Amino acid sequence: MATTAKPTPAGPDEGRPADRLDERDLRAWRGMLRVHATLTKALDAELEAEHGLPLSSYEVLMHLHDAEGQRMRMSDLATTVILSRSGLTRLVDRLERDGLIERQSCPSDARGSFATLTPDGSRRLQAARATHLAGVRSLFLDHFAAEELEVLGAAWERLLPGVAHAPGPGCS
Amino acid sequence: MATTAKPTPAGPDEGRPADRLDERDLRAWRGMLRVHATLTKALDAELEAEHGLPLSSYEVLMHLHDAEGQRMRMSDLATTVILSRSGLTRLVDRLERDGLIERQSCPSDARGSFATLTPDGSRRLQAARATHLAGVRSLFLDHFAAEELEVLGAAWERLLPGVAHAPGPGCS
DNA sequence: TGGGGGTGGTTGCACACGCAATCACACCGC
DNA sequence: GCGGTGTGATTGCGTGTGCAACCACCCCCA
Repeated sequence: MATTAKPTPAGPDEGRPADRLDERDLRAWRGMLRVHATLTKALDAELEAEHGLPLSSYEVLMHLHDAEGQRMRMSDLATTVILSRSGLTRLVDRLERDGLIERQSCPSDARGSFATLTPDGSRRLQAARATHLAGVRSLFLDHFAAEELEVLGAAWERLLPGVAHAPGPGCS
Repeated sequence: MATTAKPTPAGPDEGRPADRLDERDLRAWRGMLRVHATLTKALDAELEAEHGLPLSSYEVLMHLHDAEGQRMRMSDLATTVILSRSGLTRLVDRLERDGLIERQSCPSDARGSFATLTPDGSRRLQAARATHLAGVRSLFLDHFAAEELEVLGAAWERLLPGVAHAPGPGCS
């Protein structure tokens, strides 16, 4: 269609075609959808092939490893890995069944549970980490210049109002 | 490769820590994951609430509408909306059951099917389009400057080697 | 003209996920 | 201390999806 050309620079919104995105917007938006789908699939397949570990499991192990005490509350973990609480419950079930993590009850709040990394889980993570990081770098990071990454990171935070990540120990 | 050379990192990190991403990389990478998850969920909920239409269905209707003859081959449609062929089959089943699209057999290739928009589907799409576009703009596009969108679009294409989108009619 | 390899689409099956209901417990006011 | 309200985690259920097997068909070549 000929209605491209969004003349006004920088300024958000002004005389736009009401019923479709112009070429530039389309590339930026659908590009992200495509990149996300392609990359997560590729990274997942890679991880699964080389370490028998789905991406979602890997992310759980990774965040547990990075957390202090190598443990996190179920809820915090759920939001961190972008999953519903129920979804995380099942995922943790599987990982516990495989011996990679364990549940600990929280002494100061009997409702709560910690997920904690087992030595086995730690080993699996160590093995997989290099693979995943190499994948993220080669498929994503390496395609951007350093300043672009800065800009990108800043932009993402602009889009997401309140996303601080400081779960905190909370439980002695 | 001929891609943009990534200048030496400006940060205080020594080359690259082998086992974790630095803050900048992390923000750029995980930011995208978060933004994607948040936005697709929000857009889907919005569409579902206001028009009773899941995002995936909307995308099918939209691409059909934009295609010439308002019809596409099942396979082309599948790749366009980023779904497996089987996934698309079921999705089209649902949409056909709801009367929004119809299957046409392809006269020149008896294996093939077209999905075509029905008048009902077209109406539903028209109703939903404004909502979705407004959502994409307000949640995503408006947070970037015009040049950023250019850069972003170009970057996405750098990441995805061969992703041209020219389905073509193919069947007279 | 007949067979073999390749392709478009559908189906069987398994599975991961979200939502809503549920349970156990914490916290607060009285 | 004792209910009422809120929260962390789990479970029942429905559903959307991918993979692999499958069928029907096209195309090519002998």
